[in-house]
Amino acid sequence: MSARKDNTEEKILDAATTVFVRKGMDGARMQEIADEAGINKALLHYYFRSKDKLFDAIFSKIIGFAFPKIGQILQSDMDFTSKVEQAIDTYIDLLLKYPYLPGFILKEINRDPSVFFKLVMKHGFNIKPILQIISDAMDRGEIVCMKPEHLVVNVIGLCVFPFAARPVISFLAFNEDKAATQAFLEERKQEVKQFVLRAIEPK
Amino acid sequence: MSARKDNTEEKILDAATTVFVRKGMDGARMQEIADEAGINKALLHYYFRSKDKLFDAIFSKIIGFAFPKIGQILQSDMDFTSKVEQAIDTYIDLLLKYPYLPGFILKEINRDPSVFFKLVMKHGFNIKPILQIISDAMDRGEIVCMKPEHLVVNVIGLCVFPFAARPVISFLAFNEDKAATQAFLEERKQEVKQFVLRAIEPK
DNA sequence: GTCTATATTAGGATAGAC
DNA sequence: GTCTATCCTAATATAGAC
Repeated sequence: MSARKDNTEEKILDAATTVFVRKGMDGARMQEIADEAGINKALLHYYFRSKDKLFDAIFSKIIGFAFPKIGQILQSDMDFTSKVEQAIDTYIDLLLKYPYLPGFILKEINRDPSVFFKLVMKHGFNIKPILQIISDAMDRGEIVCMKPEHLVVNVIGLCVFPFAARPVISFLAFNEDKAATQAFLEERKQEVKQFVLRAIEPK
Repeated sequence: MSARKDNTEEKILDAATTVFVRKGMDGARMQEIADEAGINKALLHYYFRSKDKLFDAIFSKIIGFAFPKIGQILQSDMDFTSKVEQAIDTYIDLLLKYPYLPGFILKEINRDPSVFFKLVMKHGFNIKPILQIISDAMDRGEIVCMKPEHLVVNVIGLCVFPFAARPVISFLAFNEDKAATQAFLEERKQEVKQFVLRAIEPK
């Protein structure tokens, strides 16, 4: 998510991101983060006073990074279906790069929603404009009518769910074959686009 | 999930289910389970030697309960689209009854996939027959052609995701209005059916 | 079978030397 | 800023009385 590991603070943030995303707040251990960063526990507390504060820093970074993506694309002036296609491409590319994000975000959101709420407000994320763009496309007859909220949930769910459920899919459908699972997830870009476009195509 | 609370073991199982589903393995506390069951910690260890063993019992029960549902419906002899409709109805009804299941299962699956793998094998759950039924429907031209795995993932994702992401949806779309969020989730039955049927309808 | 009391360990946090 | 050593609390687990 971030790059340079020159100074200690960056090393800690990178290490904490890795460990928190893998284990979640409850499962993560300060010792493990220190090991991952190549330093000792005391230094973690020197930079970030507590595990809570360190977690907040990481979670905030991730929410600010993952949530605005879709909204950005929908602001452009393409026709609506092209926007949808591009949003799906962009989002699944993001997930292919950070496949543990969905599991992590869903876990933390359910653990303590209030933490998430504060972050959304802090980052000023707003879903209203997105819903409006969808309503307008429906009014113009570009796509079938439905509650815009459902369309948003459908598209995001189709993108996100396979990544959150990856271990299940890998085991049940591909006998834990890593390459086959990866190929399946990459196919999702085409698959979700086709599925959604068929579903929203006006009669 | 289970009913009678006559004997202590049942009380413990019910309490542990409640707490584990709400907090997950990492977040759950034996004290909290004891409180919920109206007994003390020592008795937990008397019935189930360790937290791990108690968790295994709960998780096993839940996997055996939630996973076979969809497969059962697809075995009947309706036309394929009717089966899909009934599967969606049944599954979302289940989720409306146990809305915390998706978050819990996804969390635990990502925490330690091997635990989940063992349980799937123990319960003998198999996805092959489901994929075969879908392939057959495609061969008969009842629905569009696509990889059956993608269709399964799409349908399950559309059903499950809104429940796993409920706090997000509740906050972003409904200002945390409980009733509005609940109504939205109930609408999913109609919504998902329509969405999927449009997407798989042959041209 | 159920309790109280206690042991044990793990893990977050701090003190203090360098 | 970084380390070693240590503290302190929370949490799992056990001993032993009833």
